[in-house]
Amino acid sequence: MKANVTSLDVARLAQVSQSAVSRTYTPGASVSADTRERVQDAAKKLGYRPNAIARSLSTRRSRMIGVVMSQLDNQFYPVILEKLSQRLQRDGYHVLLFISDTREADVVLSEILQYQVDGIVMASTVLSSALARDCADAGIPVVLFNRMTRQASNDLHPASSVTSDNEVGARRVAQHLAAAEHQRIAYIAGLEESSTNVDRERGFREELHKLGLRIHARAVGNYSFEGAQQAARQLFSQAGDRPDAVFVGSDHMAIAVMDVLRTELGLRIPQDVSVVGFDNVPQAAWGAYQLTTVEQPAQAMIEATVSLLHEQLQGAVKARNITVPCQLIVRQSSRAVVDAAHASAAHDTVAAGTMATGQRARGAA
Amino acid sequence: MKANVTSLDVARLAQVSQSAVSRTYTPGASVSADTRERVQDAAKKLGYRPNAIARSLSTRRSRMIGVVMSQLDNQFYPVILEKLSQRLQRDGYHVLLFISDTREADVVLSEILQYQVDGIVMASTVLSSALARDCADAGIPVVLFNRMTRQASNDLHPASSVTSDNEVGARRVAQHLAAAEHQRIAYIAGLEESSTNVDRERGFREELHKLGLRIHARAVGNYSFEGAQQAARQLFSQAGDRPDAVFVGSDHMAIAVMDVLRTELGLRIPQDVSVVGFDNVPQAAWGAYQLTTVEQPAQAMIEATVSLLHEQLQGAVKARNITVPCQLIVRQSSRAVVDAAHASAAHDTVAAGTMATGQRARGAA
DNA sequence: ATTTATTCTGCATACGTTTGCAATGCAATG
DNA sequence: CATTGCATTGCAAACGTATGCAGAATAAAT
Repeated sequence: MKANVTSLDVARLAQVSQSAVSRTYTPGASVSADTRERVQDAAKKLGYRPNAIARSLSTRRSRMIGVVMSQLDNQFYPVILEKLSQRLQRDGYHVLLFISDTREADVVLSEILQYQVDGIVMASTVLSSALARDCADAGIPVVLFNRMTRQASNDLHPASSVTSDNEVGARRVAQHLAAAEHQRIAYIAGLEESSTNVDRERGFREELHKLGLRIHARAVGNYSFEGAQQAARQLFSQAGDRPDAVFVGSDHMAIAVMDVLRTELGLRIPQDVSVVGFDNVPQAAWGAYQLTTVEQPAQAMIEATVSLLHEQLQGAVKARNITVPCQLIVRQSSRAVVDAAHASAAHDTVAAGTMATGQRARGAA
Repeated sequence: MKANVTSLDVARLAQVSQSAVSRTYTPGASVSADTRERVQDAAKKLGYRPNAIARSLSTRRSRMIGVVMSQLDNQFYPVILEKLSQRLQRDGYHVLLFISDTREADVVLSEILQYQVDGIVMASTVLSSALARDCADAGIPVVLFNRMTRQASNDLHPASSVTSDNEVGARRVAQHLAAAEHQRIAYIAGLEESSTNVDRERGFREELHKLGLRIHARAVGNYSFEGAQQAARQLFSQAGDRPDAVFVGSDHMAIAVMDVLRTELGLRIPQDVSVVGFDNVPQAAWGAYQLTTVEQPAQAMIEATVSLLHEQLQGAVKARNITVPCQLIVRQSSRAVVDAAHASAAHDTVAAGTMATGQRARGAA
C-alpha cells in the first residue's frame, strides 16, 4: 500500500478529475451523487485521507485554535482545557496547546502564529501589548480567558476577554463572612498584577467597608501552592492577633492554606478560622476540605469564549469583554451564620439547612 | 501593513531570491552572513514570520505531535500533559490535543491523521488494531502512554508503549500491607480490561499469595471518582466483615474512597483501615489525605516517550515497550509496620522513623 | 425541437515554503 | 595564469489541496 495517498491517486482510480475528489470532501460543493460515490469507493480502496495541511495552505484557514496555559497544576485549568477542547472539536476546530510556564509568553505566541492558527485563547497569561498588536494586524482573534487587559477602559481593546464577575463574587464572600460575625478577616492575594486579583480584592474590600469592616491582614500567595503556604504561615505567625477568617484568592491556594492551618498550626476549620476560596475546583467539594467558594461557571465561560472567537472570525472588528455571573457555594469550611434567636445551638441547625455538601446557594445579598 | 507577509515580499525588499530567505530560516543552510543580515532586516521591517503550514507541506513534517487523552479530571494526566508539552516544545515540536471522552477514539484518531502529525501519544485510551495498522502504514509513530497493547507477547507489536512497572509496584504494596499484619485486604480495580489494572492486580494477588495471604474482597471502580465511591460503599456494606486495608487502583479513586470511609462510614484512617493508592498525584501528599501510594515517575516516563518517538521518527521499524521502575511512597494513610520487639507503642515510633510527610522510601523488598 | 436555466465537471492557477541542481564568484593552489 | 575546490546563490519543480472560470451535460420550460 502506498504511503501517501493523494486526491490525485483517488481521482485516477475513480476516473474523475482531482477537483471532483476535492469537492466530494468539501461540504456544500457541487458534485453529483454518482461521482461522489465513485470517489468514496476509490478513496476507501486506497485508504485516502484528505491532507489538512494542504487544505490549510489553500484555504488559508487551519481550523486550529492556539491555547496558551501556564498552570495545569491548578485544577481549574485542566477542567477548562478539557471542556474547551471538546467544545471546539464539536465545531471542527482543534487545539494546538502551548504551555508557557517559565518561558516568555511572547516567544510562545510567536511560535503559535507561525502555525497560522485561526484564533488564540490565552488562559492565565499576560499578553504583551506588542503581541496583541501583532495578532490584530494579522487579523487573528484573541480571547483572554479569566484575564482582562489592563486598559479595559480604553476604547480600543486590543483583545476580547471572558471573565466571571470577580468583583461581585468577592462581595458575596464579604457578606457571607460578615453575616457570621467574623471580626478579623484576612485576605490572601493571588498575583498582584492580575486582573482577577485586582477585581476580587477591590470587591472584597469595598463590600467589607460598606459593612463597617476592613481587611484585617493581608498576604500574597501569587496563585501558587507554595506561595499560599507561606502566606498562611505569615498571617498566623503572631499568635495573639490571628485572623478568624481568611478569604483566599483561589481554591488551589485555599487548600494549601487549610493544610497549613490544620497540620502545622493545629487550628480547627471552621471553629477557629473560616476559609473561603474562589473557583470551585472539583477538590473544593472533597470530604476533607468542604471548601466554601465562589463558583466560576466553566461551561458558561467556555461558551462565551467560543462565541467571541466565532464573532471575530466572522469579521467583527470590535473586541469586547463578556462577564459571566458567579455563585457563592457555601460548604463547611466557613462558620455558619449566627442566628440571633437561638444563638447557642444555631450552628448545626443552620448548617443542616443551608450547608449540605455540594449544595449551591445564592449569595445572601 | 500588509496582512500576510511572505518570503517573497522579504526577498524583494532585501534584493535577494526567495530561496535566500528560506535558507536564512533553515538552520544549517548555506547563506552568507551578509545576505542573512539583509534578509533579517527586511523581515523585521515587514513583520515576516515563516508560515509553518507551508513549510509542513513542503517538508512533509509538521512538527506536531498528536496527544490523545480522555480523563483530565484525574490529576495524573494534566501533570503528564504539562510536562510532555514542555518537553516537546524544547525539541521544537508542538502538541495537537484531542480529548476523546465519549466519542469514538477512532474518529478522533482519524482527524489527527489528517493533520499529518509526526507522531501520536495516546494516554489512557484504547487503540483499535485497525487504527494501529493505519498508523503503521502511514509510517506514523505511535506511543501508548500508561497502556500496553494486549498482544504484548506477539512478535509484531503494533505500537510502542511506556508504562511503569505496575506489577512490581503492586507487589510492594502487598509487602507493605502484609508487613503491618493486615488481615482482610481488599482491592478496588480500575478498568477491568486496561493493562495497568491487569498488571497491578496480578502483581498484588501473586505477592499476597506468596506471603500466605489473599485478596479478601474486591470491587471495581473503573478509574472514576464515582465508581470508586460505589466500590467503597459496596466493600464496606456488611459491617461484620469489613476490610482492614484497601489497595485502590489509582490515587484519584483512593481519595474518593477515603472520603467515603471517613465521611459516610465514620472510619479512621489508618487506625480502622489502611488505604493505599497508585500514581502519586499531587493531591496524595495533601495534608488531609497523606496517601501511601506508588509513584509513577512522570519525568522518566516522558523521557521514555520522547525517546521512543524520536527513535521511530529516525526510522526504527521495531516497536517496543519501555518499563520504568516505580517507588512505594509511604505516608500516613496506611498503618505502620508492627515492630515485633515493642509491639505496644511501636506505631508512633515507626511512623516517626519512616513515615514523614512526603518522604520517599524504597519498597521493603 | 429549441431555448433557457441549472447542475456538474475539468482545467489551470494559487497557497508559501523547501530543496536538488546548476551556475556563479572567489580564494587557494600548482 | 590556469586549475581546482568550495561556499553561495538563483531557478524551478515539488508538496496536496481549493476554487474561479468556462465549457459540458442535463433538466426544465417554451
